Amino acid sequence: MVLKMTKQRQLIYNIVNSTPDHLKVEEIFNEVKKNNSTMVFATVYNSLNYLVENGYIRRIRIPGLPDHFDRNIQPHDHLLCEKCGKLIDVPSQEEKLNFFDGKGNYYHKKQVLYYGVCYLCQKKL
Amino acid sequence: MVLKMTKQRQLIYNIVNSTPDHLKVEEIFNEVKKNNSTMVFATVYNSLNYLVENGYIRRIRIPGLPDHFDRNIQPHDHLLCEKCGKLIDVPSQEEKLNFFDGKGNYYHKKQVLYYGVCYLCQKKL
DNA sequence: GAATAAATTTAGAATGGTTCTAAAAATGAC
DNA sequence: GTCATTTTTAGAACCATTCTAAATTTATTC
Repeated sequence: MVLKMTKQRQLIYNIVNSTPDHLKVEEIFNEVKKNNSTMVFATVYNSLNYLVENGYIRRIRIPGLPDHFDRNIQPHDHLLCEKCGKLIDVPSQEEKLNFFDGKGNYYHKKQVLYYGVCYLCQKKL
Repeated sequence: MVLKMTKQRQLIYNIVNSTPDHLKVEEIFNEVKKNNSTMVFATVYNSLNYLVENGYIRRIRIPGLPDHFDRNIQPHDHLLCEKCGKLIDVPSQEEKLNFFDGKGNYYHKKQVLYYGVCYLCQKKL
């Protein structure tokens, strides 16, 4: 399978790749518009799905929040700041699992999410 | 504050409390209808929110899935079976946190979610 | 126990994030 | 260059959940 970098996908990729932040679709779309692109919402979603599926970027899914997209595809966990809502990268405790428990359940992935307050919001307290 | 157990809330509570499974609103609503209740969807949501807020039951939020409700309010983690979609209780690694990292970020909660295949689905393989 | 106030339920509309559909446009293969 | 495939567009649809306003139930006060 050939990876096709269309104009739209390239722009989306550049936007995500231009910041260590974890962008929401809404934020990405705002950047898209700054580039005078006529791109439409569905294309942002399509492109993000394509980029995630092909390993260019990573999708961060947090319950209750819209998806965030991260240029950092290395394994790492996240701290969700409960003041500002931002996601902070933290070193990974995520392990590749491959074991059965006593009941016969099989585990292959562990996902960790921290809740707290980021250092920027700490300063404001 | 007095905890008011209306007929509707009591029925919802009984349904959630009648099984170790983790029920979705849809499943709860189906049970409600079996009881000839005229209860409406919004009331199921209202009641569940009330029961969660007052510590009767626990809400399990998994990204990409509708909320699940669990009668087990003791701390524990979950394994999401990728075959059947069920949630399995697993012993907790969830710790009450209270620390700062080197950058000044504050951590107060850690949430763990496992992905894998439950023992029932294992049997079918 | 009737009158009033407060809380809850109902019914259905609204919301927000995301996906779907069908047509148009762009790209690729022969 | 023609035909087939893929991608983009535009907007509707979807799903889980919340909101709104009216109706009903429950609680409080006299």
